[in-house]
Amino acid sequence: MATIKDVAQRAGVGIATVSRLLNGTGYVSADARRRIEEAIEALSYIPNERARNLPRKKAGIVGVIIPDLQMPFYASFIRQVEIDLHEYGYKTMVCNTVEISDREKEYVDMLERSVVDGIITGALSVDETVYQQIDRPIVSMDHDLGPDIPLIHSDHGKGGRLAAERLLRQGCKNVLQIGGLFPANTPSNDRYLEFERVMKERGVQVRTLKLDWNCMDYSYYREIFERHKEEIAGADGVFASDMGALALCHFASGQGIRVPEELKIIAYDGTDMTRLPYPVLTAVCQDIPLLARNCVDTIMRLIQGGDGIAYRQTADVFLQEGGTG
Amino acid sequence: MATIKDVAQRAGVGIATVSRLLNGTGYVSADARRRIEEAIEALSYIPNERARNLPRKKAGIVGVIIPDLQMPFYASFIRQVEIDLHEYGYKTMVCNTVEISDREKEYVDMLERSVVDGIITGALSVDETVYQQIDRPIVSMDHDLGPDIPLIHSDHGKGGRLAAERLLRQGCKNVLQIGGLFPANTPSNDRYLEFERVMKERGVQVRTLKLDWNCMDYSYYREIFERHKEEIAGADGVFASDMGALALCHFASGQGIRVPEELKIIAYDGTDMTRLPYPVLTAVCQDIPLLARNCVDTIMRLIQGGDGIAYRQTADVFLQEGGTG
DNA sequence: CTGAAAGCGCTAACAG
DNA sequence: CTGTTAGCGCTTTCAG
Repeated sequence: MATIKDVAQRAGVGIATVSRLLNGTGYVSADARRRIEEAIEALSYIPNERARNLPRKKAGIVGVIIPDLQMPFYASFIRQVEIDLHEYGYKTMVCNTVEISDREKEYVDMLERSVVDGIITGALSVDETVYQQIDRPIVSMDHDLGPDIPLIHSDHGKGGRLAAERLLRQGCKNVLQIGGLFPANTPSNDRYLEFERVMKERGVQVRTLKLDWNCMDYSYYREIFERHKEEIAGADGVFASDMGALALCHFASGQGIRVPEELKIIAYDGTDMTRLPYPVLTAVCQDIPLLARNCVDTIMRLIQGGDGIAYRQTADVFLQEGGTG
Repeated sequence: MATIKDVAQRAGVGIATVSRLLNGTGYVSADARRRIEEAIEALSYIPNERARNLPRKKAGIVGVIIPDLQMPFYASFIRQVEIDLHEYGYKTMVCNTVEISDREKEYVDMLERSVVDGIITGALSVDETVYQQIDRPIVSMDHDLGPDIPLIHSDHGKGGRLAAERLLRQGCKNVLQIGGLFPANTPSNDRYLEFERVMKERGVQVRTLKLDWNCMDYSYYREIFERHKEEIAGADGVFASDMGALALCHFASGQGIRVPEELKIIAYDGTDMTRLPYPVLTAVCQDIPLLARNCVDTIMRLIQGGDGIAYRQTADVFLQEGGTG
């Protein structure tokens, strides 16, 4: 691999002159320019970014930590984050924690080891102090990591409200809520709380089936449903995550329960899978592109040492009209 | 940020001694060790990986290029790749080309710019010469990039055969194949070719609905089905990608066509979504963990300058017993 | 305009 | 065992 030194030598100039030409910083005579360009061409020289970034004290990379890439929500999220970071000229390093806290910790270390310039995290399998102890650019999605770390999340409260109001409007009297509250202090829990609040306010009974929040497994839902057959049979409305809702649709049809006539179902998240059935699932959708953009804009401002960064940014949610609720 | 120099100074030793202790290379007296450790602690020193990797001439990062993270197959693939690379102590940089060839080209450049040590690519929105011109570690999944670049892929031919044989065993006489042949020379096309070959061999008629290979959109399928209603009604067996198969199940039920009694459906890829319905889709599954491992093992051997690397590695596929075919 | 020189933070001989 | 020294490949003053 040719280095800047080789180029300078061949062009008969100093290495600084080559650097100036490469970076468009400072003047370079037409003559020198010509000779350098010839040398670059001849040696097919390509600058080494890593060497370049050492003096610049930057990595040009942002780490993104999420629970599991196999969850459609996070796959879509990272997809957008990667696209947005690219517009800023930054690369994306990914980490699925897959529930292994050691792995999450290791990736967080990458920030202190200067392999990434910042971290966007949507996972929290470690203690939050792991993040709090670091004085470098960090942005959190959906998990409150304290007052020093910008928090970006959907308006989950509104999401719960939208779902509740929809079911009420459809005349539901006995609703079931399926899903898992995060252990930690997480805005996503608001969706459950608000759902319940609105329902109670209107005197409608809400029962909650608590699950492991990260059960990616479809068959897991089937088991749960089987175990709570009566509760489901007794309900006329259900609010569940995308996968739970979809699984329930199938379960209901297996049980001869007609959707939405006898049972209304509203999904939460609104990822692609809600658009698999026809008609599509009625769903409260998170605005993933907006979440991603907020995360990226914020981490970039943090990296560029900007100020006046909003501590908390809430993204709107909306209802996807569908045929199940 | 404290540097190695600060630590050496505070410990009253040379910077090389600190380095030796840090890397466990060479001897360090118990006394020096104690003082250095104290200094590290006091300054809460953390070595800078980027600086470390400059002399080591490595980045510790592998780039993974795929068409779109939103496609479940690729999301699962990267998930595994990330996990496997991590075992080798390598980080994962992702790129969705999202069909923008400039982006793919830019990420390939990262290899020449030394920001990554190698690239695993499952995309090909650029001309293959882009890859061929580079003399650095590259591994390709599913696209033949010439004799110098290791190729890793599923035994798609067997996949086509498994599907064909299954449909034949079920007595299908008039089958439809839905999907898109890649424009380029791609092993995945074998699945169509073999499917057709086996069917023809047994005198069964095969019709093919050619689609854009990258239509991630579910509604796109609905359109296609609507447009080819009669062909579908006339068929008794269909072989399609996961999403196509799932969409067809719904379409069929909307048309009053019973699956599998009147129409057998076999999916290809076998990603999670095939396990959403109950019973699950009958599907030919690619072994994503194996594909990922082969890619990672191979790129690592390439990076470590190993030899005797198989040019072509084929991963077995298997049939997922389901209720649709 | 330009080159020498001093870093960026760390590794790795190589004489002590 | 240990410190000095010379890099890794590039950026960036700062006198010419």
